Amino acid sequence: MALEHAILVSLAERSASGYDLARRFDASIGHFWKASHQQIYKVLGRMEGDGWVTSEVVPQDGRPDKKVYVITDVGREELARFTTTSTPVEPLRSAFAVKLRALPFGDADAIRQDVRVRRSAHEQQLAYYAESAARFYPDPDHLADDELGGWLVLRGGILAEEAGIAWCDEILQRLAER
Amino acid sequence: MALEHAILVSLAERSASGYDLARRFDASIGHFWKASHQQIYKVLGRMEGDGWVTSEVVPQDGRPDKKVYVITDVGREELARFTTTSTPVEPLRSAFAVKLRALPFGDADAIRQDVRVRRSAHEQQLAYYAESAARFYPDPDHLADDELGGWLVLRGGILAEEAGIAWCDEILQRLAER
DNA sequence: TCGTGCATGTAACTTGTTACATGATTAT
DNA sequence: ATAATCATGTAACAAGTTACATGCACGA
Repeated sequence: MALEHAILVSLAERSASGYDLARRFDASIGHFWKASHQQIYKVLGRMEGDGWVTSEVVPQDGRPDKKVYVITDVGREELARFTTTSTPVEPLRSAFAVKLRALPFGDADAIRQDVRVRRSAHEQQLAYYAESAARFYPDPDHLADDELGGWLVLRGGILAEEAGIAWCDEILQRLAER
Repeated sequence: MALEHAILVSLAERSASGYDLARRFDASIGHFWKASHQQIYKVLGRMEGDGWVTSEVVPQDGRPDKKVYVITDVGREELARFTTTSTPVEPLRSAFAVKLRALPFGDADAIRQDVRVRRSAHEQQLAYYAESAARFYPDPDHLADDELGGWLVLRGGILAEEAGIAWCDEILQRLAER
């Protein structure tokens, strides 16, 4: 139920085609909400039916036409309403934790290797977030109103990656003792 | 694709009925993998078809019959194989982050309130994990082989909750400045 | 008698993934 | 030639949620 709202946020920031949105969902927004272009087109159709967005076909030269979606007043109201609903803490669903519990029934070396891979993935993501923070928010103590949300989301990502790395380190230490 | 494996882990630890599993998925395993009883029954059926588990109807008195599921050798092999596959870091999908990005288009007071609720949920969960750790692993420096996985998963939960609390605190501080 | 626990399921629906399809332009 | 980018979709499937259904036992 929240892909709609992620799209509304994105369109409220700037109107876009389904294709544009798909690229945004590969980058900025995609850090906390993934969506494939297929899913985006599907949901956009429903949102247009609900009157949350309108679309206009824009011809281009040397490129296929694009359908640019614009948020409507109804869409803005829906987005405002969404901010007043409570968002339950999303339950974590971790295949990695399942694997840890499977330790006595499986291959400890393979798991150790997987933890290392996982740790470096966290490191990479952290580096990416740090770079984004430095580039887009060079002065985090003086943020404009429309920058605060993005900054806070980035901070959340950074804290999560740091926690992930700390977890991997604990696991590796414990597994090394055996 | 991993509910199967979560069930295999649980059955490898101890045979159980669908109902028993559903309760485990409300507690211990449920901390990192939620599943409804409907979903569990559905998947158990498939797993039996695949030969990963077998079942036996056990009559009880004063209670309905139960169908006890036991992991097979094929199931144990599958579980071991699972530990050798790589588990990609699960992308985070956070409606809460969407809401933060919606800050300029919504109700800051309502969001502030939601953060407070979220923070206390993290606190509660952390307290619960801490209590579980103290009760089930009173001596974490000397863990048996079959305890290590459970301990590490608990540690992951604790680190995640602590990071969640730290995030909420940062958000509240930033929102208070406005 | 009314709710809770025990125990197992089916059916309908929503959400998301994977595979497939089309077709022009531009760069290697 | 061939791959990548732009641009929009359909179809089939997998996974998960919500609602519904049944029925006994036990305690308040």
